[in-house]
Amino acid sequence: MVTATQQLNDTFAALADPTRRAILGRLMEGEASVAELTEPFEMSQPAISKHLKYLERAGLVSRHRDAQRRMCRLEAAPMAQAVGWLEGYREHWEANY
Amino acid sequence: MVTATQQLNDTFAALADPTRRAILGRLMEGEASVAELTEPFEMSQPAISKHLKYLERAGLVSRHRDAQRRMCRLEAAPMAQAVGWLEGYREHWEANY
DNA sequence: TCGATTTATAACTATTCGGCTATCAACACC
DNA sequence: GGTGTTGATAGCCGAATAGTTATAAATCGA
Repeated sequence: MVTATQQLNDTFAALADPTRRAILGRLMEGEASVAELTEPFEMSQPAISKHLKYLERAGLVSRHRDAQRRMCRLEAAPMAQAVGWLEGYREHWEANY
Repeated sequence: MVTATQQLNDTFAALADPTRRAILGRLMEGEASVAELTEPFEMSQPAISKHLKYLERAGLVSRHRDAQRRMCRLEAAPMAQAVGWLEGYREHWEANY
């Protein structure tokens, strides 16, 4: 079982890296293979695979096979939980002058 | 200068730790000294000081002196930016079932 | 001024992160 | 079945995290 606390830990940690946020941005346009996700970055393919592992651990990305390729899909649900947590603070950032 | 990217990195990283989220929760009730923030945790005072440093780096906490004490105050503004970024994905998590 | 309180800092350790290169596994296509 | 493509895994490295204890600095109160 994965607690809500652990889920928030993993989600926020996944979002803390700019490469991972860029990957999520790319996945907004639709599914992509690992090779397609690697292309825009000056970074090795294994490095991107590692980033995908963190995104998958947080539940932000799911994967399925397509022949040799592993297609990656955006799963935004954990973001809803993160926003839910943050919303508890809304009155504090709106209270400001 | 601090870029928006760097700000998001620091904010999400700060929020990724449950101790730091608990500290922010305590600060919703109002200002608190470092000693008061340390009390609920089974953790040394220097450990809490370090957590406060990350929160301060993200701009989520500010501090001012009160005699020997350093009072900590919640600064929720960076959360608004984080929510702003997350909102770009709202349609994706609402589309799903 | 002395002692107590509060907090930060230094130094150390173990673990995780973010990158690399090298290599292995799975699949498609002759 | 051999070859090429795609992606994962292993092992390495340096930097950052998350904790510790010990100590220094700042302030208050007597």
